[in-house]
Amino acid sequence: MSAGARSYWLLKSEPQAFSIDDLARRPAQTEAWDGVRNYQARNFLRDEMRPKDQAFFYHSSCAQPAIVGIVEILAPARPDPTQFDPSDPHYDPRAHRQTPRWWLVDVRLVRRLRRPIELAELRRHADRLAGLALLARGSRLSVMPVTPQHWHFILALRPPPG
DNA sequence: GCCAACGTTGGC
DNA sequence: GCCAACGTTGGC
Repeated sequence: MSAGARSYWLLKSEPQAFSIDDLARRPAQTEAWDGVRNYQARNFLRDEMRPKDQAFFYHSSCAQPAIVGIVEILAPARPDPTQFDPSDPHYDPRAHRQTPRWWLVDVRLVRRLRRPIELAELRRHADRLAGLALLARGSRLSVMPVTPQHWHFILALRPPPG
């Protein structure tokens, strides 16, 4: 990837914990994407995300799993403060200030999609979305890359007839 | 609520 | 380093 090129991502959130409505209500529609506790996801956040990158906001573990909006990455990753807070559910006693283990990025809402694009609909286009980690069997990754081709294909999807 | 798939932990 | 046990994820 050449310097300056925008990359694309997908971020999962359980809407009962933090939904796109919650993001829309935040000051400046901005939120620290904290609580990521998976090394592969952490590495994407810390090492590969860049300001101006965009990400799909995906609702998981709910009645209608779907891409519901687009967010923008505001700044390079920074240590996730919740790892140092014993009262936080995401506290990690193995993390140290000098050697943070978990990182986060700050994101801002760009826009909601006109309609949620459901997982079931994405699966119907498995041929065109081959390689999309979201569709991989047993995929549990909560932060994943999306190729520009997949990104633009998904955004061009129109409601199924009927 | 079920359960398959996955990542992490820890004994050895 | 192996791998079984365990806890979690997440669609259905």
